[in-house]
Amino acid sequence: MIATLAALAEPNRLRIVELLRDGPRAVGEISERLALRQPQVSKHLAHLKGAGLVAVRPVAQQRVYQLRAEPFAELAAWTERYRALWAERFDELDAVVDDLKRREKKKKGEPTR
Amino acid sequence: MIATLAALAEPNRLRIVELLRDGPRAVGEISERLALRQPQVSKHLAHLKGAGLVAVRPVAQQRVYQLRAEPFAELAAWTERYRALWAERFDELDAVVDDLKRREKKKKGEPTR
DNA sequence: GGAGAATATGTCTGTCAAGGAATATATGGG
DNA sequence: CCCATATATTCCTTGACAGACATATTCTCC
Repeated sequence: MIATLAALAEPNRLRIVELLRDGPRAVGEISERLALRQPQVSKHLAHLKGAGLVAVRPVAQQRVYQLRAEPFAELAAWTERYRALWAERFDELDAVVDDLKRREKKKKGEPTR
Repeated sequence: MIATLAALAEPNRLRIVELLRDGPRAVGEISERLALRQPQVSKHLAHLKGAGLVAVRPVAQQRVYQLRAEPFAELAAWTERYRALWAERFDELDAVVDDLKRREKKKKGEPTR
């Protein structure tokens, strides 16, 4: 999860992923289309591969990269858990009040930690 | 999008978000529950706020942080665009072949870029 | 208005990652 | 085998950021 997020959190890497969404691409073509220098593309692809976001397949002397489904499925599943957010949001004020009360009672000389 | 991903890509920040999923929390309580030092929590919350992931609400001298729905909705929407990935995946080989052929014809002295 | 609690901010340090340029490694063709 | 193409790897410099610690700010209450 963290690996997936970290891999996607870099602008050029996200552009690469968006491009690969339309289908597999060789390094040179990614470099062309996104106007990035080839070594950078290779490095970003290595990063994406390390995070499990892409798979490689050699074709002659080219390497064709392609998105892997799993991480995106996991990300979708993770995000789903937050769907409740854009629904009811107000019954939780009670919880806050409870928390404050509980913390009030616990008031002791706890170090700042 | 990038801001959202970058904010979530840090382990402790993700833990904070996961905690806030259960409802709003004051800084001190986050610090307690996650065993993080208070200044770090404040900084992470500042980061999350800068990315628009949380909103603050003062309650006495406490600051109660709470998740905002929009970024999560956007993330869910973005992820949805990749749902096609865990479906058909093989008709794209044709596209690759086409690409290779096209690149073959274009073969000229283009700088390495 | 002063004390204490809750939170924010500043400084320092170490680490990590990205971009640039050069170079190494494969791969196919004549 | 040597050359050209495609890609990967290395070295360097620079900037961002997380953690630790100390300190400032803000609020409440007496």
